[in-house]
Amino acid sequence: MNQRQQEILSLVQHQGFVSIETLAQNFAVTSQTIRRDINSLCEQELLTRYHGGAGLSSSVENVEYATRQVMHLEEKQRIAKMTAAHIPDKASIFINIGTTTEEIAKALQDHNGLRIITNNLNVAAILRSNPSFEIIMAGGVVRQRDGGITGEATIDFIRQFKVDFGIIGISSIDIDGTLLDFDYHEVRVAQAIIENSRQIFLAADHSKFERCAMVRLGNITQVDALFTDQPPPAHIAEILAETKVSLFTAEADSLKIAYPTEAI
Amino acid sequence: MNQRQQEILSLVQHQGFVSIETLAQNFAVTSQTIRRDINSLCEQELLTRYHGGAGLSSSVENVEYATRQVMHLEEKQRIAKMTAAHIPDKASIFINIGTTTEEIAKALQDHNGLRIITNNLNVAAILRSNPSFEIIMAGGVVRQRDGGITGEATIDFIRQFKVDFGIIGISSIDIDGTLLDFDYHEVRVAQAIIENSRQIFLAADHSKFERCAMVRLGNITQVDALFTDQPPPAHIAEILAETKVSLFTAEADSLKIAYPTEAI
DNA sequence: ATAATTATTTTCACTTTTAAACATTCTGTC
DNA sequence: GACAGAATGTTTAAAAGTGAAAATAATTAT
Repeated sequence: MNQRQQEILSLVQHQGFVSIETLAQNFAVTSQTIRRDINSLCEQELLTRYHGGAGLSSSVENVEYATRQVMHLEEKQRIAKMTAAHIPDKASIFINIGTTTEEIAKALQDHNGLRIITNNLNVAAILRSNPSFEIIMAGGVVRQRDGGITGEATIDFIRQFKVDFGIIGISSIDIDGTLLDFDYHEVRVAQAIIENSRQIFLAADHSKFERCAMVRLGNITQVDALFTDQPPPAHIAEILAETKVSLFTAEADSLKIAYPTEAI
Repeated sequence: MNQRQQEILSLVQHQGFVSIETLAQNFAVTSQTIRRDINSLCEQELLTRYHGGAGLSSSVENVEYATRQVMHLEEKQRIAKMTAAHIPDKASIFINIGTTTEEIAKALQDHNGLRIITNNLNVAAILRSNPSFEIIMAGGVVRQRDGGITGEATIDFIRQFKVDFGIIGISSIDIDGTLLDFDYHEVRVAQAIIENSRQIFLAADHSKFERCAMVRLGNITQVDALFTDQPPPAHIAEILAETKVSLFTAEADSLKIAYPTEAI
Protein backbone atom coordinates (compact mmCIF):
# COMPACT_ATOMS: atom_id res chain seq x y z
CA MET A 1 0.00 0.00 0.00
CA ASN A 2 1.48 3.32 -1.02
CA GLN A 3 1.40 6.64 0.75
CA ARG A 4 -1.54 7.93 -1.23
CA GLN A 5 -3.61 4.86 -0.53
CA GLN A 6 -3.00 5.18 3.18
CA GLU A 7 -4.10 8.78 3.06
CA ILE A 8 -7.21 7.86 1.12
CA LEU A 9 -7.98 5.28 3.75
CA SER A 10 -7.51 7.79 6.51
CA LEU A 11 -9.71 10.32 4.72
CA VAL A 12 -12.47 7.79 4.35
CA GLN A 13 -12.15 6.85 7.98
CA HIS A 14 -12.57 10.46 9.01
CA GLN A 15 -15.18 11.60 6.55
CA GLY A 16 -17.13 8.43 5.91
CA PHE A 17 -17.14 9.05 2.18
CA VAL A 18 -14.90 10.68 -0.40
CA SER A 19 -15.55 11.26 -4.06
CA ILE A 20 -13.13 10.23 -6.73
CA GLU A 21 -13.11 13.73 -8.17
CA THR A 22 -12.12 15.30 -4.87
CA LEU A 23 -9.38 12.79 -4.33
CA ALA A 24 -8.02 13.29 -7.82
CA GLN A 25 -7.78 17.02 -7.21
CA ASN A 26 -6.35 16.66 -3.73
CA PHE A 27 -3.59 14.37 -4.80
CA ALA A 28 -3.11 16.00 -8.19
CA VAL A 29 -3.46 12.79 -10.13
CA THR A 30 -6.04 11.62 -12.63
CA SER A 31 -9.27 10.03 -11.53
CA GLN A 32 -8.06 6.87 -13.18
CA THR A 33 -5.22 6.56 -10.72
CA ILE A 34 -7.55 7.16 -7.81
CA ARG A 35 -9.80 4.48 -9.21
CA ARG A 36 -6.95 2.02 -9.27
CA ASP A 37 -6.13 2.90 -5.66
CA ILE A 38 -9.70 2.54 -4.56
CA ASN A 39 -10.19 -0.72 -6.40
CA SER A 40 -7.12 -2.11 -4.77
CA LEU A 41 -8.20 -0.99 -1.30
CA CYS A 42 -11.60 -2.38 -2.02
CA GLU A 43 -10.24 -5.80 -2.87
CA GLN A 44 -8.61 -5.80 0.52
CA GLU A 45 -11.99 -4.97 2.01
CA LEU A 46 -10.60 -1.86 3.63
CA LEU A 47 -13.30 0.30 2.13
CA THR A 48 -16.39 0.01 0.01
CA ARG A 49 -16.67 1.16 -3.55
CA TYR A 50 -19.57 3.34 -4.55
CA HIS A 51 -20.49 4.94 -7.81
CA GLY A 52 -18.40 8.09 -7.81
CA GLY A 53 -16.34 7.47 -4.73
CA ALA A 54 -15.64 5.23 -1.79
CA GLY A 55 -16.89 4.92 1.75
CA LEU A 56 -16.36 3.02 4.96
CA SER A 57 -16.29 -0.69 4.59
CA SER A 58 -19.21 -2.43 6.22
CA SER A 59 -18.34 -2.50 9.87
CA VAL A 60 -14.72 -1.73 10.45
CA GLU A 61 -14.17 0.06 13.70
CA ASN A 62 -10.74 -1.02 14.68
CA VAL A 63 -8.40 0.23 12.01
CA GLU A 64 -5.30 -1.27 13.47
CA TYR A 65 -6.93 -4.65 13.49
CA ALA A 66 -8.51 -4.18 10.09
CA THR A 67 -5.15 -3.35 8.60
CA ARG A 68 -3.56 -6.38 10.15
CA GLN A 69 -6.44 -8.37 8.85
CA VAL A 70 -5.58 -7.59 5.24
CA MET A 71 -1.88 -8.28 5.55
CA HIS A 72 -1.20 -11.22 3.33
CA LEU A 73 -4.92 -11.55 2.80
CA GLU A 74 -4.58 -13.53 -0.41
CA GLU A 75 -2.26 -15.98 1.22
CA LYS A 76 -4.53 -16.31 4.21
CA GLN A 77 -7.49 -16.99 1.96
CA ARG A 78 -5.63 -19.70 0.11
CA ILE A 79 -4.56 -21.24 3.38
CA ALA A 80 -8.10 -20.97 4.68
CA LYS A 81 -9.59 -22.66 1.67
CA MET A 82 -7.14 -25.52 1.89
CA THR A 83 -7.63 -25.95 5.62
CA ALA A 84 -11.40 -25.95 5.27
CA ALA A 85 -11.11 -28.69 2.66
CA HIS A 86 -9.62 -30.94 5.34
CA ILE A 87 -12.52 -30.52 7.73
CA PRO A 88 -15.34 -32.98 7.10
CA ASP A 89 -19.00 -32.11 7.52
CA LYS A 90 -20.46 -32.70 10.96
CA ALA A 91 -17.08 -32.40 12.61
CA SER A 92 -16.63 -30.73 15.97
CA ILE A 93 -13.97 -28.04 16.02
CA PHE A 94 -12.29 -25.38 18.10
CA ILE A 95 -11.41 -22.15 16.33
CA ASN A 96 -9.34 -19.65 18.22
CA ILE A 97 -8.45 -15.99 17.84
CA GLY A 98 -6.56 -14.72 14.82
CA THR A 99 -6.98 -13.13 11.44
CA THR A 100 -6.10 -16.36 9.68
CA THR A 101 -8.59 -18.38 11.66
CA GLU A 102 -11.27 -15.84 10.78
CA GLU A 103 -10.59 -16.49 7.13
CA ILE A 104 -10.92 -20.18 7.84
CA ALA A 105 -14.29 -19.51 9.43
CA LYS A 106 -15.38 -17.79 6.23
CA ALA A 107 -14.14 -20.73 4.21
CA LEU A 108 -16.14 -23.10 6.40
CA GLN A 109 -19.44 -21.32 5.85
CA ASP A 110 -20.62 -23.76 3.22
CA HIS A 111 -19.93 -26.84 5.28
CA ASN A 112 -22.75 -28.72 6.88
CA GLY A 113 -23.61 -29.60 10.44
CA LEU A 114 -20.40 -28.41 12.03
CA ARG A 115 -20.22 -27.97 15.76
CA ILE A 116 -17.92 -25.10 16.49
CA ILE A 117 -16.54 -23.83 19.75
CA THR A 118 -14.77 -20.53 19.51
CA ASN A 119 -13.45 -17.72 21.67
CA ASN A 120 -13.62 -15.24 18.82
CA LEU A 121 -16.69 -13.00 18.48
CA ASN A 122 -16.02 -12.46 14.79
CA VAL A 123 -15.89 -16.16 14.08
CA ALA A 124 -19.19 -16.61 15.88
CA ALA A 125 -20.72 -13.79 13.85
CA ILE A 126 -19.44 -15.25 10.59
CA LEU A 127 -20.62 -18.78 11.26
CA ARG A 128 -23.95 -17.80 12.74
CA SER A 129 -25.30 -17.32 9.24
CA ASN A 130 -25.35 -21.06 8.62
CA PRO A 131 -28.32 -22.56 10.43
CA SER A 132 -26.95 -26.09 10.26
CA PHE A 133 -24.10 -25.18 12.59
CA GLU A 134 -24.15 -25.41 16.33
CA ILE A 135 -22.00 -22.63 17.69
CA ILE A 136 -20.75 -22.57 21.22
CA MET A 137 -19.20 -19.38 22.46
CA ALA A 138 -16.48 -19.65 25.04
CA GLY A 139 -17.03 -17.24 27.90
CA GLY A 140 -14.52 -14.79 29.27
CA VAL A 141 -13.16 -11.28 28.97
CA VAL A 142 -13.72 -9.68 25.57
CA ARG A 143 -10.72 -7.95 24.06
CA GLN A 144 -11.82 -4.73 22.49
CA ARG A 145 -9.37 -4.67 19.63
CA ASP A 146 -10.24 -7.95 17.97
CA GLY A 147 -13.22 -9.50 19.71
CA GLY A 148 -11.08 -12.24 21.17
CA ILE A 149 -12.09 -13.83 24.45
CA THR A 150 -9.46 -14.91 26.92
CA GLY A 151 -8.86 -15.42 30.61
CA GLU A 152 -9.08 -18.19 33.17
CA ALA A 153 -12.82 -18.51 32.68
CA THR A 154 -12.26 -19.14 28.99
CA ILE A 155 -9.78 -21.90 29.69
CA ASP A 156 -12.09 -23.58 32.17
CA PHE A 157 -14.84 -23.35 29.61
CA ILE A 158 -12.78 -24.95 26.87
CA ARG A 159 -11.75 -27.80 29.14
CA GLN A 160 -15.38 -28.92 29.24
CA PHE A 161 -15.07 -30.15 25.67
CA LYS A 162 -13.12 -32.59 23.56
CA VAL A 163 -13.38 -32.04 19.83
CA ASP A 164 -12.22 -33.57 16.56
CA PHE A 165 -10.19 -30.64 15.28
CA GLY A 166 -8.48 -27.70 16.91
CA ILE A 167 -7.73 -24.93 14.46
CA ILE A 168 -5.23 -22.43 15.74
CA GLY A 169 -3.31 -19.50 14.35
CA ILE A 170 0.00 -18.26 15.64
CA SER A 171 2.06 -15.05 15.72
CA SER A 172 5.44 -16.54 15.01
CA ILE A 173 7.28 -19.81 14.52
CA ASP A 174 10.89 -19.88 15.63
CA ILE A 175 13.61 -21.59 13.63
CA ASP A 176 13.66 -24.52 16.07
CA GLY A 177 9.92 -25.03 15.72
CA THR A 178 8.88 -23.18 18.86
CA LEU A 179 5.44 -21.62 18.51
CA LEU A 180 5.30 -18.08 19.89
CA ASP A 181 2.66 -15.46 20.45
CA PHE A 182 2.48 -11.93 21.81
CA ASP A 183 -0.28 -12.35 24.33
CA TYR A 184 0.06 -14.55 27.37
CA HIS A 185 -3.69 -14.96 27.77
CA GLU A 186 -4.10 -15.99 24.18
CA VAL A 187 -1.38 -18.58 24.57
CA ARG A 188 -3.08 -20.11 27.56
CA VAL A 189 -6.26 -20.51 25.57
CA ALA A 190 -4.43 -22.03 22.61
CA GLN A 191 -2.79 -24.54 24.94
CA ALA A 192 -6.16 -25.51 26.31
CA ILE A 193 -7.39 -26.03 22.78
CA ILE A 194 -4.41 -28.23 21.95
CA GLU A 195 -5.03 -30.34 25.04
CA ASN A 196 -8.65 -30.90 24.17
CA SER A 197 -8.55 -31.65 20.46
CA ARG A 198 -7.94 -34.99 18.80
CA GLN A 199 -6.14 -33.32 15.91
CA ILE A 200 -4.47 -29.92 15.73
CA PHE A 201 -4.37 -27.88 12.55
CA LEU A 202 -1.99 -24.95 12.61
CA ALA A 203 -2.56 -22.24 10.02
CA ALA A 204 0.27 -19.79 9.44
CA ASP A 205 1.29 -17.75 6.43
CA HIS A 206 4.96 -17.44 5.51
CA SER A 207 5.39 -14.14 7.37
CA LYS A 208 5.14 -16.00 10.65
CA PHE A 209 8.48 -17.67 9.97
CA GLU A 210 10.20 -14.31 9.87
CA ARG A 211 8.83 -12.77 12.99
CA CYS A 212 9.56 -12.97 16.66
CA ALA A 213 7.05 -13.04 19.47
CA MET A 214 7.89 -13.73 23.07
CA VAL A 215 5.38 -15.97 24.77
CA ARG A 216 6.01 -19.66 24.24
CA LEU A 217 2.94 -21.56 23.20
CA GLY A 218 4.44 -24.93 22.43
CA ASN A 219 6.28 -26.66 19.63
CA ILE A 220 5.36 -27.35 16.07
CA THR A 221 5.73 -31.06 16.74
CA GLN A 222 2.56 -30.90 18.84
CA VAL A 223 0.44 -30.20 15.80
CA ASP A 224 -0.86 -32.76 13.34
CA ALA A 225 -0.80 -30.60 10.26
CA LEU A 226 0.66 -27.28 9.25
CA PHE A 227 -1.15 -25.23 6.60
CA THR A 228 0.88 -22.51 4.98
CA ASP A 229 1.35 -20.68 1.71
CA GLN A 230 5.04 -21.20 0.93
CA PRO A 231 7.48 -23.99 1.65
CA PRO A 232 8.79 -23.34 5.17
CA PRO A 233 12.50 -22.79 5.93
CA ALA A 234 14.62 -25.91 5.46
CA HIS A 235 15.13 -26.51 9.14
CA ILE A 236 11.44 -26.37 9.91
CA ALA A 237 10.74 -28.68 6.97
CA GLU A 238 13.21 -31.18 8.43
CA ILE A 239 11.53 -31.08 11.82
CA LEU A 240 8.15 -31.62 10.20
CA ALA A 241 9.45 -34.56 8.22
CA GLU A 242 11.11 -36.17 11.21
CA THR A 243 8.06 -35.86 13.43
CA LYS A 244 5.63 -36.75 10.66
CA VAL A 245 3.69 -33.54 10.88
CA SER A 246 1.75 -33.18 7.63
CA LEU A 247 2.64 -30.13 5.62
CA PHE A 248 0.14 -28.52 3.26
CA THR A 249 1.30 -25.68 1.08
CA ALA A 250 -1.16 -23.54 -0.84
CA GLU A 251 1.03 -21.81 -3.37
CA ALA A 252 -0.09 -18.97 -5.53
CA ASP A 253 -0.42 -20.40 -9.06
CA SER A 254 -1.30 -24.00 -8.54
CA LEU A 255 -2.23 -25.72 -5.37
CA LYS A 256 0.67 -27.88 -4.35
CA ILE A 257 0.43 -30.33 -1.56
CA ALA A 258 3.44 -31.92 -0.01
CA TYR A 259 3.03 -34.95 2.17
CA PRO A 260 5.50 -35.72 4.91
CA THR A 261 8.44 -37.70 3.73
CA GLU A 262 9.64 -40.68 5.65
CA ALA A 263 12.64 -40.09 7.88
CA ILE A 264 15.71 -41.67 6.44
CA MET B 1 -25.61 -1.17 -3.12
CA ASN B 2 -25.04 2.58 -2.81
CA GLN B 3 -25.10 4.56 0.38
CA ARG B 4 -28.57 5.86 -0.22
CA GLN B 5 -29.83 2.31 -0.39
CA GLN B 6 -28.00 1.44 2.78
CA GLU B 7 -29.57 4.38 4.51
CA ILE B 8 -32.99 3.43 3.25
CA LEU B 9 -32.45 -0.04 4.59
CA SER B 10 -31.37 1.31 7.92
CA LEU B 11 -34.38 3.61 8.06
CA VAL B 12 -36.71 0.73 7.37
CA GLN B 13 -35.00 -1.34 9.99
CA HIS B 14 -35.50 1.39 12.55
CA GLN B 15 -38.93 2.63 11.64
CA GLY B 16 -40.57 -0.44 10.20
CA PHE B 17 -41.91 1.49 7.23
CA VAL B 18 -40.92 4.47 5.09
CA SER B 19 -42.85 6.22 2.34
CA ILE B 20 -41.38 6.86 -1.07
CA GLU B 21 -42.32 10.53 -0.91
CA THR B 22 -40.51 11.06 2.36
CA LEU B 23 -37.44 9.31 1.06
CA ALA B 24 -37.44 11.32 -2.16
CA GLN B 25 -37.50 14.53 -0.16
CA ASN B 26 -34.93 13.36 2.36
CA PHE B 27 -32.42 12.37 -0.26
CA ALA B 28 -33.32 15.16 -2.68
CA VAL B 29 -33.93 12.89 -5.63
CA THR B 30 -37.04 12.07 -7.61
CA SER B 31 -39.43 9.45 -6.41
CA GLN B 32 -38.44 7.49 -9.48
CA THR B 33 -34.92 7.06 -8.18
CA ILE B 34 -36.22 5.98 -4.80
CA ARG B 35 -38.44 3.47 -6.53
CA ARG B 36 -35.49 1.99 -8.33
CA ASP B 37 -33.61 1.76 -5.05
CA ILE B 38 -36.49 0.10 -3.34
CA ASN B 39 -37.11 -2.29 -6.20
CA SER B 40 -33.48 -3.28 -6.16
CA LEU B 41 -33.47 -3.81 -2.40
CA CYS B 42 -36.66 -5.70 -2.78
CA GLU B 43 -35.19 -8.08 -5.33
CA GLN B 44 -32.49 -8.84 -2.82
CA GLU B 45 -35.26 -9.55 -0.36
CA LEU B 46 -33.85 -7.03 2.04
CA LEU B 47 -37.19 -5.30 2.39
CA THR B 48 -40.75 -5.58 1.22
CA ARG B 49 -42.45 -3.30 -1.20
CA TYR B 50 -45.74 -1.71 -0.28
CA HIS B 51 -47.91 0.69 -2.19
CA GLY B 52 -46.38 4.06 -1.41
CA GLY B 53 -43.31 2.84 0.38
CA ALA B 54 -41.36 -0.07 1.77
CA GLY B 55 -41.26 -2.02 4.98
CA LEU B 56 -39.43 -4.83 6.72
CA SER B 57 -38.73 -7.84 4.61
CA SER B 58 -40.91 -10.78 5.36
CA SER B 59 -38.56 -13.41 4.07
CA VAL B 60 -35.38 -12.59 5.94
CA GLU B 61 -34.06 -15.40 8.10
CA ASN B 62 -34.95 -13.81 11.36
CA VAL B 63 -37.80 -11.55 10.40
CA GLU B 64 -39.38 -12.67 13.52
CA TYR B 65 -36.56 -11.14 15.48
CA ALA B 66 -36.18 -8.08 13.27
CA THR B 67 -39.87 -7.36 13.59
CA ARG B 68 -39.77 -7.81 17.29
CA GLN B 69 -36.84 -5.45 17.41
CA VAL B 70 -38.85 -2.69 15.76
CA MET B 71 -42.04 -3.26 17.71
CA HIS B 72 -42.55 -0.52 20.22
CA LEU B 73 -39.10 0.75 19.42
CA GLU B 74 -39.78 4.26 20.60
CA GLU B 75 -41.09 3.00 23.90
CA LYS B 76 -38.11 0.73 24.33
CA GLN B 77 -35.75 3.57 23.67
CA ARG B 78 -37.44 5.73 26.26
CA ILE B 79 -37.33 2.90 28.76
CA ALA B 80 -33.70 2.26 27.88
CA LYS B 81 -32.70 5.86 28.39
CA MET B 82 -34.39 5.97 31.75
CA THR B 83 -32.92 2.68 32.89
CA ALA B 84 -29.42 3.73 31.83
CA ALA B 85 -29.81 6.90 33.89
CA HIS B 86 -30.12 4.72 36.99
CA ILE B 87 -26.86 2.92 36.38
CA PRO B 88 -23.84 4.72 37.83
CA ASP B 89 -20.45 4.79 36.14
CA LYS B 90 -18.06 2.01 37.10
CA ALA B 91 -20.92 -0.28 38.07
CA SER B 92 -20.84 -4.00 37.38
CA ILE B 93 -23.88 -5.31 35.55
CA PHE B 94 -25.46 -8.33 33.94
CA ILE B 95 -27.40 -7.74 30.75
CA ASN B 96 -29.39 -10.61 29.36
CA ILE B 97 -31.07 -11.44 26.07
CA GLY B 98 -33.88 -9.31 24.69
CA THR B 99 -34.63 -6.49 22.32
CA THR B 100 -35.27 -4.11 25.19
CA THR B 101 -32.00 -4.94 26.88
CA GLU B 102 -30.21 -4.31 23.59
CA GLU B 103 -31.64 -0.83 23.58
CA ILE B 104 -30.40 -0.41 27.12
CA ALA B 105 -26.94 -1.44 25.98
CA LYS B 106 -27.07 1.30 23.36
CA ALA B 107 -28.17 3.79 25.98
CA LEU B 108 -25.24 2.77 28.17
CA GLN B 109 -22.62 3.43 25.52
CA ASP B 110 -21.69 6.82 26.92
CA HIS B 111 -21.19 5.61 30.45
CA ASN B 112 -17.75 5.18 31.85
CA GLY B 113 -15.85 2.26 33.27
CA LEU B 114 -18.72 -0.20 33.32
CA ARG B 115 -18.04 -3.87 33.83
CA ILE B 116 -20.60 -5.81 31.88
CA ILE B 117 -21.35 -9.49 31.79
CA THR B 118 -23.75 -10.53 29.06
CA ASN B 119 -25.03 -13.58 27.26
CA ASN B 120 -26.06 -11.58 24.23
CA LEU B 121 -23.70 -11.28 21.26
CA ASN B 122 -25.39 -8.10 20.09
CA VAL B 123 -24.95 -6.43 23.44
CA ALA B 124 -21.27 -7.36 23.42
CA ALA B 125 -20.90 -5.94 19.92
CA ILE B 126 -22.65 -2.71 20.89
CA LEU B 127 -20.66 -2.12 24.06
CA ARG B 128 -17.34 -3.13 22.61
CA SER B 129 -17.05 0.30 21.02
CA ASN B 130 -16.39 1.91 24.37
CA PRO B 131 -12.81 1.21 25.42
CA SER B 132 -13.44 2.08 29.06
CA PHE B 133 -15.72 -0.92 29.47
CA GLU B 134 -14.69 -4.36 30.51
CA ILE B 135 -16.93 -6.82 28.77
CA ILE B 136 -17.26 -10.41 29.82
CA MET B 137 -19.03 -12.77 27.50
CA ALA B 138 -20.89 -15.66 29.04
CA GLY B 139 -20.11 -18.91 27.28
CA GLY B 140 -22.62 -21.36 25.92
CA VAL B 141 -24.67 -22.34 22.92
CA VAL B 142 -25.35 -19.50 20.50
CA ARG B 143 -28.92 -19.14 19.33
CA GLN B 144 -28.97 -18.34 15.69
CA ARG B 145 -32.04 -16.18 15.65
CA ASP B 146 -30.98 -13.49 18.10
CA GLY B 147 -27.38 -14.10 19.16
CA GLY B 148 -28.47 -15.13 22.61
CA ILE B 149 -26.35 -17.57 24.58
CA THR B 150 -28.00 -20.10 26.84
CA GLY B 151 -27.52 -23.55 28.30
CA GLU B 152 -26.10 -25.12 31.43
CA ALA B 153 -22.62 -23.86 30.66
CA THR B 154 -23.98 -20.32 30.57
CA ILE B 155 -25.60 -20.69 33.95
CA ASP B 156 -22.44 -22.09 35.49
CA PHE B 157 -20.54 -19.23 33.97
CA ILE B 158 -22.84 -16.60 35.39
CA ARG B 159 -22.68 -18.13 38.85
CA GLN B 160 -19.00 -17.22 38.98
CA PHE B 161 -19.94 -13.57 39.43
CA LYS B 162 -21.85 -11.30 41.75
CA VAL B 163 -22.65 -7.90 40.31
CA ASP B 164 -24.28 -4.61 41.33
CA PHE B 165 -27.10 -4.61 38.81
CA GLY B 166 -28.90 -7.29 36.87
CA ILE B 167 -30.79 -5.90 33.89
CA ILE B 168 -33.34 -8.29 32.48
CA GLY B 169 -36.11 -8.16 29.91
CA ILE B 170 -39.17 -10.35 29.93
CA SER B 171 -41.73 -11.69 27.48
CA SER B 172 -44.81 -11.27 29.60
CA ILE B 173 -46.00 -10.24 33.05
CA ASP B 174 -49.11 -11.95 34.31
CA ILE B 175 -51.84 -10.13 36.17
CA ASP B 176 -50.69 -11.61 39.48
CA GLY B 177 -47.12 -10.42 38.91
CA THR B 178 -45.72 -13.68 37.61
CA LEU B 179 -42.87 -13.14 35.17
CA LEU B 180 -43.09 -15.39 32.12
CA ASP B 181 -40.99 -16.15 29.09
CA PHE B 182 -41.21 -18.41 26.05
CA ASP B 183 -37.86 -20.12 26.28
CA TYR B 184 -36.96 -22.41 29.13
CA HIS B 185 -33.23 -21.97 28.61
CA GLU B 186 -33.54 -18.24 28.66
CA VAL B 187 -35.50 -18.39 31.89
CA ARG B 188 -32.82 -20.46 33.56
CA VAL B 189 -30.23 -17.86 32.64
CA ALA B 190 -32.41 -15.00 33.87
CA GLN B 191 -32.89 -16.80 37.18
CA ALA B 192 -29.15 -17.19 37.53
CA ILE B 193 -28.77 -13.48 36.89
CA ILE B 194 -31.35 -12.67 39.56
CA GLU B 195 -29.57 -14.86 42.07
CA ASN B 196 -26.26 -13.21 41.46
CA SER B 197 -27.14 -9.53 41.35
CA ARG B 198 -27.46 -7.15 44.27
CA GLN B 199 -30.22 -5.21 42.51
CA ILE B 200 -32.54 -6.32 39.73
CA PHE B 201 -33.85 -3.91 37.11
CA LEU B 202 -36.68 -5.24 35.01
CA ALA B 203 -37.34 -3.45 31.72
CA ALA B 204 -40.67 -4.13 30.02
CA ASP B 205 -42.80 -2.06 27.71
CA HIS B 206 -46.57 -1.99 28.17
CA SER B 207 -47.18 -4.74 25.61
CA LYS B 208 -45.73 -7.27 28.04
CA PHE B 209 -48.71 -6.79 30.33
CA GLU B 210 -51.05 -7.94 27.59
CA ARG B 211 -49.28 -11.08 26.50
CA CYS B 212 -48.96 -14.59 27.73
CA ALA B 213 -45.88 -16.74 27.77
CA MET B 214 -45.62 -20.12 29.44
CA VAL B 215 -42.36 -20.59 31.29
CA ARG B 216 -42.35 -19.17 34.77
CA LEU B 217 -39.33 -17.08 35.50
CA GLY B 218 -40.27 -15.72 38.88
CA ASN B 219 -42.36 -12.95 40.36
CA ILE B 220 -42.25 -9.22 39.98
CA THR B 221 -41.71 -8.90 43.71
CA GLN B 222 -38.22 -10.30 43.19
CA VAL B 223 -37.10 -7.24 41.30
CA ASP B 224 -35.97 -3.96 42.82
CA ALA B 225 -37.23 -1.68 40.07
CA LEU B 226 -39.55 -1.94 37.11
CA PHE B 227 -38.94 0.33 34.12
CA THR B 228 -41.81 0.71 31.71
CA ASP B 229 -43.46 3.21 29.38
CA GLN B 230 -47.04 3.36 30.64
CA PRO B 231 -48.60 3.01 34.06
CA PRO B 232 -49.08 -0.73 34.59
CA PRO B 233 -52.50 -2.32 35.24
CA ALA B 234 -53.98 -1.40 38.62
CA HIS B 235 -53.44 -4.79 40.16
CA ILE B 236 -49.77 -4.83 39.23
CA ALA B 237 -49.40 -1.29 40.57
CA GLU B 238 -50.84 -2.44 43.88
CA ILE B 239 -48.42 -5.33 44.14
CA LEU B 240 -45.53 -3.02 43.37
CA ALA B 241 -46.65 -0.55 46.03
CA GLU B 242 -47.15 -3.24 48.66
CA THR B 243 -43.79 -4.86 48.06
CA LYS B 244 -41.98 -1.54 47.63
CA VAL B 245 -40.74 -2.28 44.18
CA SER B 246 -39.79 1.03 42.55
CA LEU B 247 -41.75 1.90 39.46
CA PHE B 248 -40.34 4.17 36.76
CA THR B 249 -42.56 5.19 33.90
CA ALA B 250 -41.19 6.89 30.81
CA GLU B 251 -44.23 8.39 29.16
CA ALA B 252 -44.27 10.49 26.02
CA ASP B 253 -46.59 12.31 23.69
CA SER B 254 -48.20 9.42 21.96
CA LEU B 255 -46.90 8.88 18.47
CA LYS B 256 -48.41 6.27 16.29
CA ILE B 257 -47.09 4.79 13.11
CA ALA B 258 -49.61 3.31 10.75
CA TYR B 259 -48.45 0.15 9.08
CA PRO B 260 -49.75 -0.76 5.64
CA THR B 261 -51.69 -3.93 5.49
CA GLU B 262 -50.60 -5.82 2.44
CA ALA B 263 -47.38 -6.20 0.55
CA ILE B 264 -47.34 -5.67 -3.19
C1' DA C 1 -69.99 2.36 -8.71
C1' DT C 2 -67.68 6.01 -10.61
C1' DA C 3 -64.61 9.72 -10.67
C1' DA C 4 -60.56 11.75 -8.79
C1' DT C 5 -56.31 11.12 -6.90
C1' DT C 6 -52.14 8.94 -6.18
C1' DA C 7 -48.67 5.45 -7.22
C1' DT C 8 -46.34 2.58 -10.53
C1' DT C 9 -44.35 1.10 -14.83
C1' DT C 10 -42.26 1.95 -19.08
C1' DT C 11 -39.56 4.27 -22.19
C1' DC C 12 -36.20 7.47 -23.63
C1' DA C 13 -32.77 11.08 -23.25
C1' DC C 14 -28.93 12.87 -20.84
C1' DT C 15 -24.91 12.90 -17.80
C1' DT C 16 -21.53 10.86 -15.06
C1' DT C 17 -18.75 7.08 -13.98
C1' DT C 18 -16.25 3.09 -15.08
C1' DA C 19 -13.16 -0.20 -17.29
C1' DA C 20 -10.06 -1.52 -20.87
C1' DA C 21 -6.33 -0.81 -23.90
C1' DC C 22 -2.47 1.47 -24.92
C1' DA C 23 1.08 5.25 -24.33
C1' DT C 24 4.14 7.46 -21.28
C1' DT C 25 7.02 8.41 -17.40
C1' DC C 26 9.71 7.03 -13.59
C1' DT C 27 12.89 3.98 -10.97
C1' DG C 28 16.23 0.82 -9.87
C1' DT C 29 19.45 -2.94 -11.65
C1' DC C 30 22.73 -4.81 -14.37
C1' DG D 1 23.09 3.51 -21.00
C1' DA D 2 19.76 -0.24 -21.76
C1' DC D 3 16.29 -2.72 -19.83
C1' DA D 4 12.39 -4.46 -17.09
C1' DG D 5 8.71 -3.44 -14.22
C1' DA D 6 5.73 -0.53 -11.89
C1' DA D 7 2.99 3.49 -11.61
C1' DT D 8 0.58 6.98 -13.97
C1' DG D 9 -1.72 9.41 -17.84
C1' DT D 10 -4.83 9.36 -22.13
C1' DT D 11 -8.38 7.96 -24.96
C1' DT D 12 -12.61 5.67 -25.89
C1' DA D 13 -16.59 2.64 -25.61
C1' DA D 14 -19.61 0.61 -22.40
C1' DA D 15 -22.23 0.81 -18.14
C1' DA D 16 -24.69 2.93 -14.54
C1' DG D 17 -27.42 6.55 -12.44
C1' DT D 18 -30.78 9.99 -12.88
C1' DG D 19 -34.80 12.68 -14.39
C1' DA D 20 -38.95 13.56 -17.36
C1' DA D 21 -43.12 12.28 -19.54
C1' DA D 22 -46.75 9.28 -20.93
C1' DA D 23 -49.43 5.24 -20.07
C1' DT D 24 -51.22 2.07 -16.77
C1' DA D 25 -52.59 0.38 -12.19
C1' DA D 26 -54.10 0.93 -7.54
C1' DT D 27 -56.32 3.50 -3.95
C1' DT D 28 -59.43 6.81 -2.04
C1' DA D 29 -63.29 9.89 -2.00
C1' DT D 30 -67.74 11.04 -3.53
